[in-house]
Amino acid sequence: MELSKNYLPTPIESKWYEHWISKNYFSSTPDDREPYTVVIPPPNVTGVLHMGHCLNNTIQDILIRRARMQGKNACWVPGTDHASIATEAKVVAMLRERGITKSSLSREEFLNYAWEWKEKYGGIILQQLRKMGCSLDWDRTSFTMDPDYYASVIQVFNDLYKKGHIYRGKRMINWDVRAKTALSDEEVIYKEVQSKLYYVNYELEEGGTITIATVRPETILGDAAICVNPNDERYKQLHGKFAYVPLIKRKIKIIPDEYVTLDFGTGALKVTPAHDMNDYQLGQKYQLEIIDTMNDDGTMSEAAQLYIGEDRFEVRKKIVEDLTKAGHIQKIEEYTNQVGFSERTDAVVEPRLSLQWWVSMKDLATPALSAVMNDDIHFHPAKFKNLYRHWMENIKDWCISRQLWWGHRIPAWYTTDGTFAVANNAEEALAALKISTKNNQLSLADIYQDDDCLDTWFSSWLWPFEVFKGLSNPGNKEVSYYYPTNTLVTAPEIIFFWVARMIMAGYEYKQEKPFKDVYFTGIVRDKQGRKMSKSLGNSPDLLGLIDVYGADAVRFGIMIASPAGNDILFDESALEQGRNFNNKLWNALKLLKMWETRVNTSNAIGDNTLEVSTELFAINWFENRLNQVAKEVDELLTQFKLSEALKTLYSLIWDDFCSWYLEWVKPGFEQPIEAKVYDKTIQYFERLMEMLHPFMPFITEEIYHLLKEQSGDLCVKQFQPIASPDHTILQSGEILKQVITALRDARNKNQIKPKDLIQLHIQTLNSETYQPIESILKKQINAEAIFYTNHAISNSILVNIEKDKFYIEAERQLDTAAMKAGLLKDLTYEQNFLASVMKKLNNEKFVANAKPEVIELERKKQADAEARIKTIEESLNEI
RNA sequence: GGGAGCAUAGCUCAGUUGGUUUAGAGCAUCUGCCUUACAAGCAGAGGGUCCGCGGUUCGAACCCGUGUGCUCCCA
Repeated sequence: MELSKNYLPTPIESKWYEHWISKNYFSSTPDDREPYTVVIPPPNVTGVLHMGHCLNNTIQDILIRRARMQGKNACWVPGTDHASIATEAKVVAMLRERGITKSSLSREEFLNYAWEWKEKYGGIILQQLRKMGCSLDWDRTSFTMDPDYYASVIQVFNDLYKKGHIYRGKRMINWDVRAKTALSDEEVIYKEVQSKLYYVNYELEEGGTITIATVRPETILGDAAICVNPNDERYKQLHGKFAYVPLIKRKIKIIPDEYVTLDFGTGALKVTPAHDMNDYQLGQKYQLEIIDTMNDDGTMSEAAQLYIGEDRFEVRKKIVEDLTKAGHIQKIEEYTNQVGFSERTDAVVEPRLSLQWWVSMKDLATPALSAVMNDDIHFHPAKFKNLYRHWMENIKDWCISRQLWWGHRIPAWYTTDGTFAVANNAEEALAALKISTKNNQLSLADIYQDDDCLDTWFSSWLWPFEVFKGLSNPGNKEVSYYYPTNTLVTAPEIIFFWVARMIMAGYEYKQEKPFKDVYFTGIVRDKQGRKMSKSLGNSPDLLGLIDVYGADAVRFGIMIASPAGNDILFDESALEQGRNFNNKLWNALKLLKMWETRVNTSNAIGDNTLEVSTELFAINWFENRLNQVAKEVDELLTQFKLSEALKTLYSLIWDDFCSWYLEWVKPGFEQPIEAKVYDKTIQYFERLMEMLHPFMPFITEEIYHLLKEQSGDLCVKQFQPIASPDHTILQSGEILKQVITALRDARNKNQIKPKDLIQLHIQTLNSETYQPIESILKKQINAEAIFYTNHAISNSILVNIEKDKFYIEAERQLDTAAMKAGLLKDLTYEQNFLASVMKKLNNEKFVANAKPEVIELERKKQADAEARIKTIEESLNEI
């Protein structure tokens, strides 16, 4: 078969993915094997694949494929998150394009559009994951708003409410006065705005005035206090005294608090708890009255006493006029500040107090904290434990209501007077309300359900068990088998939003941790270290990259650059490296296919003669090297050092296999290759593909099948056991490499052309070290012949390696001076090194205190250095 | 404002409880090669005040203190 010049990934990748799917390799059902379970962090149903997903899912796929090849029952569960904020925003935008406003629709109408949208565009990302080669069990695809899942979320709300963990409480939220809805922080856009800073005099109870500065004079009517810095000399005598709110003459206290900055405005701050986030905090601290002077449409309320029903910005103009008339305005300055605007309506966002639903976290957090601290759940890297502890020890209550329609509707029903009941459905609620209101006449028509939805995280915290219906069908076979899951792979930025809460839910509802290990990936940034974002336009088109480089190369590129827990700076050159690696593998395959046509099956090399043959040395060395690295890689993977494991494999394949081993066993031009060498080489290549498969599944499967007729697929092949390597042969290999490199370097430095043949003379006491590798050596340094000598060879290039001397005879004229200079440089290095060793050994305290093996090592260093110095000195004399 | 983390070659990072040669790798750079698998390649090389200062120790990239710079989370 003719193989293409370069590896062409696209057709091969789709071919194998379809094949794996047709063989059902990724679907898992409980059996006798040990399970290995991973639940995908569900991407937003609206999402499209970006670099973060690519990193995250590549890692999960590596873990899952490795587990599968280790003989475990690997189960990777896919799914999506309904993502209330993001999805609702998309649907609203889609409707707007069609000229429909959300406010013109009923809840049911809106949700119909939303579902329609979800069915049409949702879950594209799951298709994209197939392109990446992710071995997900597609039969298990879940969605956080699937009927069973939905019911479980409602059940959890009811349960926590019954247990007293859920309550209603006030909270300052971002209010969009135009849409009459609350906004999440993400939906507020801050813009720099040219404003005015008004200096307003407040009359003091005891006479005189105090001046405050404000950009929002219309909120004066809601003032509850004036605050000054306790260290501010100007106001020390006023602490605890009273002032009057202008125009309405309400009496308010002057309180000292560190919060106020001395050099802003006048150093005196008006406190309006109902209309400013920070003021609200101050109000809580000093138990100030909360006077809400605004209606939900941004007009003034009854509580304002003045301007009732007029718009806030009209009132700003009017109140300034009135204050000026009354002599309260001292001055007006130009001022630039940040003002929040609604992403949806562009209205200025109004901080507003509202009643929200909360989960009290203290009790839930306790088992979740200790599980991580005592390593029942392992964090990788462990440095995130500190962060986790700090957060869990200072945990704040969780506001779970969101003013949205797309999501799980809060299961609380109200009567017109505001009495409410939490229940699983309206009928239950009605029954409860009949009792609490003592009104038996109450009907379903008299009660209404809370309009708000639950925070998305309130559903995704159930993910690890509810994908197995652990709550909707408790104790079922699947959840008992797969739960707790093995590894969660996620970004550190959602350690609190999601990871911590899953742990809490796990202990609360399964009395068991949700996962054993958590692997935190980094954040993918661009070359300049900026976070990837739509607005910067710096997120590459992932599918485009896969088309250009192939999924294997993309997987390689992102993994090679991603140390655990560190951010990764994404650079397309890493993908080039991946593509080049593909080609390297492809070319190695082509070489073997060429050999295949010239295999010498006459078995001319019998086992006896093989003992000294160089081919035997090469295959023996590589077999041991393979085992050595297999063990290293296995350990690295066990420690979740995936990037390092890949680097190690890359080097094993590129350097040890291609650059050294294949060159060592390569037959001469058009010469046959011994069957034994050929078979071994195929076997090694197979083994390398096996080790690399979890990282680069497509090309490894392809090469595996091209190497020879196979009975099964690599995807489900079981790893071969790792034999322990023989260190003697490994060391011989290292010496051989060292000699080859040093001699090539000498050739280079002496400008001997690659094609020029040389004669090599070795002066050594251990010629048996070099005899088995002579022909490799000859090939690798382009020597015509190798001789052993017991004296210096005149007119030759001298290379010292440890205690042995190598003389290169070539036609080229020698540069003795340069050679001498080189030797002197080596000598200085060795002498300095010896001096540093001797400094330690001559130090009595070192000899007295250091561990015996450390001293022993230093003595060995001394002996080695002395031997090398002796060799160099002899050489210098010989020149 | 509160907290966490990071600082090692031009870049991205390793560096195991302090001793494993006066610190390693990949990428980039430089030199020489179109050598019959591979120029998307081969062979070789150069490159570091381990952020500054102080301390502990026989011994510090590693431990402690301090300063500086950067990043993230929460408010």
